[in-house]
Amino acid sequence: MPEDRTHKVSCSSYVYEVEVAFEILSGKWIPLIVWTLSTEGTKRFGELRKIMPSVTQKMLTQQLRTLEKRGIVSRKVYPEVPPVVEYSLTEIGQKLLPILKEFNGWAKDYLSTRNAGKPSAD
Amino acid sequence: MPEDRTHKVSCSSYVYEVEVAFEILSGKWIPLIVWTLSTEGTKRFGELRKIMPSVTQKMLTQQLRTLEKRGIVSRKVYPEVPPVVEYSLTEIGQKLLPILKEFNGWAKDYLSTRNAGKPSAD
DNA sequence: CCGTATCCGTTATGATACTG
DNA sequence: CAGTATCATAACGGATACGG
Repeated sequence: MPEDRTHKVSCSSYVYEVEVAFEILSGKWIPLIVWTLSTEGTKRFGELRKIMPSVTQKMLTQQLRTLEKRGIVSRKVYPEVPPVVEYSLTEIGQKLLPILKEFNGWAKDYLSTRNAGKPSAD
Repeated sequence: MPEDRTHKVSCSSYVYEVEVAFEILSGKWIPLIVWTLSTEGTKRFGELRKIMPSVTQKMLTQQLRTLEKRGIVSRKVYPEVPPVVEYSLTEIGQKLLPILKEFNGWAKDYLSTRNAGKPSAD
């Protein structure tokens, strides 16, 4: 197994808790995955693949497993053939949504401010 | 120059703006630096070093320059001998504080929840 | 359908020494 | 005081092929 960092978050050294928050949400596709599960609700693996075609299968699996270890995502396996696996946010994971929405709003503000002085392509 | 990614953020491809927000705050020490400048206000380079002794000089310089390029931090140089350089948040950078506070609160909640079922060391 | 294993290039970070 | 340069390594991410 590639054994990603797994960041024993609850044991990591940190000065302010905000660092823990960003550590938990670190990973190239993690914000996108959390946002998707927040706004769309429970999804199967294949559905997530369709929604996020730019994420390779390997990365989607890996980032979901990381989120599971960090306690943000819950994984439910139905022992059928062919297999069915559903992903959803845990309770603490769901509490991220309002904050992510504000962050989203901030980024819109940021982008419009940045492009304000740039008429054409930068 | 090591020429960090510099992520032409305003041109990066993204599906949701929230991804841009996380991209802007990406970097091992960036959340800590932004939080510090948010809560403590304008600081000189040497002061930041004292406040964050775990950050090497190279990394502090690099992450501050990255934040400057991304438009979050403002750098003011006083042409004196010895040199004086002050760092502060830009207007858009200051707007991050309330959101970072919420992340901080969420992380406290997260950490207490995680440690709830773990009496001793993890 | 939902993964894992392997290979391998790129990026991020750190140690250390030196400078206007 | 506030950086730069250089070197070395580790973490991350992507392509591809295979498996229960």
